[in-house]
Amino acid sequence: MQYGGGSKWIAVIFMKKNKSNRLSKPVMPQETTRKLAETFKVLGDPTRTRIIYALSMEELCVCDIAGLLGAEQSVVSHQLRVLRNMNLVKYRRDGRVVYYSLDDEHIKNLFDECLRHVNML
Amino acid sequence: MQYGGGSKWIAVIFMKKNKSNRLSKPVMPQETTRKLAETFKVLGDPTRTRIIYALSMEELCVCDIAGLLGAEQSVVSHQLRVLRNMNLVKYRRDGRVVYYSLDDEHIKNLFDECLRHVNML
DNA sequence: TGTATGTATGAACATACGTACATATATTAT
DNA sequence: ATAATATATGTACGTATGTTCATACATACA
Repeated sequence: MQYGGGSKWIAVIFMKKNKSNRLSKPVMPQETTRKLAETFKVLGDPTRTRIIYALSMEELCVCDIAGLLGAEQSVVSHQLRVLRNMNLVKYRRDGRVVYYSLDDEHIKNLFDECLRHVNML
Repeated sequence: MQYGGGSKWIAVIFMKKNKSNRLSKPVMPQETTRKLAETFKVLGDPTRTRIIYALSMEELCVCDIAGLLGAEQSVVSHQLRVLRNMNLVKYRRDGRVVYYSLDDEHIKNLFDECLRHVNML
């Protein structure tokens, strides 16, 4: 701890800080941080990022996504499952074609906010 | 491509879609998507998420962050470097203590938006 | 019923990544 | 100058992760 263990006075200060809810208890419930991190992690893969972005434009089927990304169908399918499991995308089946779209509008906002950060908006 | 290769008519349709800027060119510059994904990935680790969240409250030195997270100093230091490299945090030195804080306000917005998604706000 | 098409999934592999441990650097105090 | 404290960094290691290839499943069509 900062300057801790130097003298008794310092030790007292350290204890005060501990009691003042700064150093003793974690800033945020670990459960919440875990979910946050998990969501960010899912968005943190180039393939998935591009899929999400494509879906932010329009509903698309798996093969169209693969075409857009120039990726193999199996890659897209695998990653769509990841996005599905995180409730980031939803899907509907029409015959043998499965159409995917974004699950809620928060993701688009996330993207825009992140774009602002990387100075691309 | 969807229903492609069936007949010449279908092939024509496919070519039209290709020219209409839907299937031919990628939805977003790969450079931009790469940066986006990189940023999300950096936020997608529980340790870094907790660091960012702590810093969203107040400026903190390395040892205080380590105390808050119950993590080793070296772990925090390593992850702070990652955050530094992505321009997510900035720092200032005061004696032998280095204080870290968020680099811009977009990150807080990112967090809030993500919290809304995981239904915690 | 059999074939073709669209999608999902399993296994294997290479690689990326987070952490722990040791150690180096920087600054302050004695 | 030496010791102590705060931080940074290098290495090693176990694990997680994305992709590839093969294959299974589901639906439409002949």
